[in-house]
This record gives sequence, structure tokens and C-alpha cells, in this order.
Amino acid sequence: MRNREYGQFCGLARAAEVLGQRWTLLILRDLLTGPRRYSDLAAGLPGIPSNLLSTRLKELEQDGLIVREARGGADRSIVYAMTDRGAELQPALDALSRWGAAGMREPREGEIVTDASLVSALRVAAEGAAIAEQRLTFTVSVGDAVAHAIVEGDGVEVGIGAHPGADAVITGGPGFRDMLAGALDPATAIAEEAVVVEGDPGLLDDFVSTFTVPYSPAMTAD
Amino acid sequence: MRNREYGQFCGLARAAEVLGQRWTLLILRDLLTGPRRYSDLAAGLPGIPSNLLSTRLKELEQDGLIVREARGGADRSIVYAMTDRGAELQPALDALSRWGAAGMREPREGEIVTDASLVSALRVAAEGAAIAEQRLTFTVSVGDAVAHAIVEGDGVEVGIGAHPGADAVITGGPGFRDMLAGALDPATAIAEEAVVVEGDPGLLDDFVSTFTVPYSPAMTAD
DNA sequence: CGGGATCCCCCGAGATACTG
DNA sequence: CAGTATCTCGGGGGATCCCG
Repeated sequence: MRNREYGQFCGLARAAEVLGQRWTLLILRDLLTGPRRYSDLAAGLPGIPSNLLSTRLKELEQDGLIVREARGGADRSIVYAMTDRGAELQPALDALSRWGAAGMREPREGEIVTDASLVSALRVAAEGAAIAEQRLTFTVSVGDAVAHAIVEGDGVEVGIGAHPGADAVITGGPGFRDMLAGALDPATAIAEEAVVVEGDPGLLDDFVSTFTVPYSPAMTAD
Repeated sequence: MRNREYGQFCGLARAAEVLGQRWTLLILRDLLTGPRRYSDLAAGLPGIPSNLLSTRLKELEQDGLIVREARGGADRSIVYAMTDRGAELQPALDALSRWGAAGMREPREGEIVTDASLVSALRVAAEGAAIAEQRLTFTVSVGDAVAHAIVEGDGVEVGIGAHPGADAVITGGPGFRDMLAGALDPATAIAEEAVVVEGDPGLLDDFVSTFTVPYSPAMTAD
């Protein structure tokens, strides 16, 4: 068997063969936010060797998870995009994200937040949210990352970059993650400047009730 | 940062740091079926180097996913068991299993089915099943692997080993996977000896309506 | 025999430089 | 911009050995 195979006729083993390679999950996380160029991917994955990114993209194309396509038009740039089969991974990656996020407290030394990781986090945080009474738009920024969210009815749309004319612009700092876990209430978070809100500060309550990232019950027992 | 880290404050990245190591997902899959001894794990993971199994178990204990405990009583053997935090991985591993299984057709040359992989597959296959009218018990064997399932109401219980006095003993061969995908109907499967049923052959219909493993829509388009 | 530890080899990851 | 080329080094694969 090829070196990366496990020799078991098992769904999890097959998934592990494809996804268990270093950097692969993060590449897919980034591509799930939309098609990206090689240099966009490299920028969103600081520390990845360029040859490894190149290798992974070829493997993922080989495995049918992504496609490499020349973008028509003026710029002849090349973009990578998820296939349908690749997009089917979303529930699994979301479940992994949720598990990982439940075990996160403070960032470790030097850890960053990227655009794609922020979008991914917000999308997962919005799952299971109650139906919104009114349409609300947010711009969320954490570190250098910026994302936007449009909350309307039972759907939440999240994407990279600011939302022009958002109802509220929320800038998260230390303590932002505690607030999303419910360990720090919005009013206190504003008072302690763990969060800065431009626009109606009251909208932070709506934000928190829509986007929640609980701590793992097994870890609060510490 | 440690070598296996990604330097991103992101749930998926954190999950990948723990789960992205070779063999780790399969070790957890096996432990999710219940506590296991070192030698049980080694037997269920043919090909794993013993030093690597040892290393992984230490890492997983360090990360709080499993505990190593001396089993009291006559045999002083040591067992490894999931912690609560580790057990929270089940939804994520199930989602990965489902995705992987959706992409599986025939086994590759030399691929085997283990007890734990069969249990895992049946558990995932039972998700979303309709409420059963009557209590049914099955013993399922594929290759050398044997599992049992108890279907009752809206719950399905799956475990390793045969169920004594099961209502039906189902032995799957080539074509079994097609049947679970709905590509081969039960009567034909029996006729072609893709499946052998001891007991009431009609129970195979109940089995198939409870345990389904669809093919990926994106792959049937091939 | 269960439950590992030790050894060596080699591949793949990381870093850096370079090119169409 | 979108990669390829080359080198080094740590970790995985495989076999063997050890200890209660």
C-alpha cells in the first residue's frame, strides 16, 4: 500500500489518508471560504513551505477535492476552488472546528487569526442560532483578520472582509473568546475594553446571542 | 512553536495539531468502542509500529483525550479509555467517517475490516434512521470482523462481537457496500450471494432500511 | 505473554534559493 | 505571480530486544 494508506476498508481511515497530511485541513478551510489564488493561500498559511503547498494542492486535485482553473478575463491568474466532493467536507470540518474551539482559551504565544479562520469560526459559532427578528449586518475584526456577517431569519452568511455600512463594527481583543463562551457578558466586555463596538453598543447582545462558542464541559471541570 | 503546531488561534488548527498525526484518528476510533488494552489496539491496527502506538498513547494522555488506568481485579492489565473530552470527538469523527465512506466503493487490494471499523461504520450508518417498530437484534460479520446491533425505537446500539441469539446473522461479502448504498436491493443481494442471512431473510429489509451508507452525490456523477 | 523500549533507515516536512 | 529545486533534519516505518 502507498505509504500514507492504512490498509483498512473504513470511512475514517480513508478520510485520514486524505486529510491527515500536514497543512491539508487548513488549506481546505481556506478554500471553503471561496476560490483562492496560490499566493492568497500562502499568505493565509504563514509558515507553510511553498513546495509543500504546491504538493498538497496537486494531491487534493488528484483526490478530486479541488480544481485548478485559469480565471478568465484580464488577469490570467490561476485559482483553486473546491469541487462538490470537497464541499461535502464542510460538516466534518465544522465538527472538528467546534471540538477544537471548545478546548481553546487564550491564544498561545505568537498565534494569529487569519481571515479564513475568523470566517470559519463565525460560521461554526452561528450554527444552532435562534431565528433573528431583524436583519443585522456586522463587521468583525480580530487582530489583522476582518470578516463580515449578515444575520437574517434563520440564516447567517459569513465572508471575508468588512461589510460596508455594517450596523455594527466589532473589534475583538483579549476576552473576546470568553464573551463568546458566555463567561464574560457583553456589557462588562465593553466596559473592560475587551471589545470595542462602533455603532449601537446594544447590538453586541444580538451578536453574542447569535454567535456562541461554548467551552468544553469536560474542561470547565478543571 | 512546537513542530506540530500551526501558529493559528483557530479551532480547526488546534484539532489538526492533535488529530493530524499519523494513526491517531484510528486509535481514537478504536477507543470510542470502549476501553482497550495496548495489545488490543495493536491487533486492531495492523502495520502500526509499536513505538509509535506507545508514543501516540502518551500524547493523547498528555492532551487529555484518553486515560491510562490499571484495571483492578485478578488480571493487572492496563487499559486505555476515552476521557469526557475525548468522547466529545465522536460527532466530528462520525462526520469524517461519513464523508470517507461516501467516497468508498470496493476495498482496495489487501484492505481489511476490523471489529472497531465495523462498529464505527454501523453506528454512522444508523444515524438518521427511522423509528423502529419492533426490537431487532443483529450479528453482522464482514471478513474477520464481527459486530452486533440492537435496534429499538429511535435508538441503535452497536458494539463489538456477536449478539447471542440474534434475530438475524448477516454475513457481508462483495456487494455488501453496494447494498447499504441502495445500489443493490436486498433480495438481489441474497440471490447473488453478496450477503448471507441466517434467520429470517426478510429481516434484511429492516436491516437495510436502518443502516444506510449513501454514495457521494458528487461521485455518482462520474 | 503483555507492554512496551531501542535501533537504524529513509521519507517527508521545513527552510531557502531560484526561475518561467 | 506561481510555482520548482535543493538541502537538511526530525519523525515515521520496520525489526529487534527487553522486562516483569
